[in-house]
Amino acid sequence: MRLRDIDAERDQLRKTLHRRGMRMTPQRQLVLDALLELEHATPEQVCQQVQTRTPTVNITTIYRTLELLESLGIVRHTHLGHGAPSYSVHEHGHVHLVCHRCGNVIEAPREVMEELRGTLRARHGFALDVSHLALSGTCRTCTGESS
Amino acid sequence: MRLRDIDAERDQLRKTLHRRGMRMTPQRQLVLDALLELEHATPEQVCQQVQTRTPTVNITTIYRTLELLESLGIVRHTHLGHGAPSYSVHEHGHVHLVCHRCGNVIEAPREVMEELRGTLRARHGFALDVSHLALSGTCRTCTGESS
DNA sequence: ATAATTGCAAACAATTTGCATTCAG
DNA sequence: CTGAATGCAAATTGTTTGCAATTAT
Repeated sequence: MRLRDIDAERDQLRKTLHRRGMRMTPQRQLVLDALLELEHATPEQVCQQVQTRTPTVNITTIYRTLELLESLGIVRHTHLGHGAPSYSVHEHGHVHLVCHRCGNVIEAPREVMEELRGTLRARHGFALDVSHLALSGTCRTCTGESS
Repeated sequence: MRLRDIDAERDQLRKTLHRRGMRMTPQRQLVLDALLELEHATPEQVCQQVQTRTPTVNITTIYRTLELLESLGIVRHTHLGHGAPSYSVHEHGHVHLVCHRCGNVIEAPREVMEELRGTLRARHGFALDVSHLALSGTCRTCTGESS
């Protein structure tokens, strides 16, 4: 991510926070920066990244900040499967395909979901959020190897 | 679920277990029955259901039994979103659409996924498992109400 | 006997909560 | 000063593990 994008994110955050009488703290900036650097990461990973800069930041603050950023619409989280969810700053341009045999994550362009998205909207009035959940199945390698 | 289906399930389980030198215990039968009754449930819910019959059954056993049944291919689990996964005896005939605003779960016929399934197989060699994960988005009601 | 299975308690991981302290306007 | 934000410890939730006691063959 380019520097001016980072600045733009920070600016947006600062303004959004200010509008609500909240503060732009170093911790919040660190979490945002960590997410921009890591692209997507679990709270634990964000914490580690943040702590390379400022080791005193508590994981509680990471959780609180991620929740805050999410409620502000600045980050979102995705369940890639079992375990901790993965947070990221932007909508992913792709859909995650998780192989439940080997755990590998494939990324498919989000366009593969467009037809489904249309169907669900038309038939069920459901606005599919393509990036929130991963799709689960078996990858090419494992299909071949499978018993 | 009809009685003879329950019997069929029990029979299958008994045989599968026997083939591997394992035993058909009351606990295992109780877990299977609970799943058949509840259709799909979290380990916690299964435990409660089982304990209405036999209060001494420990939740550890529930976990172990669910894991066993899953490894035998008799049950499978689905992540409906945050929190505990949901177990069920059969492939669901439907796909779960979870509204992340109100938490409501809509069930769509699995056919809505067929085109996507084909695309993923053709383009990514990925065998989509339709029932393992829920799709996330916003339901009709919440879309209407949304700010 | 002996191998499988269970219950119980303790360990664990991920997350949340209560509260006293710190910090900025 | 006052409310917002943080750090820390403790509580919670969901799940797993070690082990001794029980049970079926």
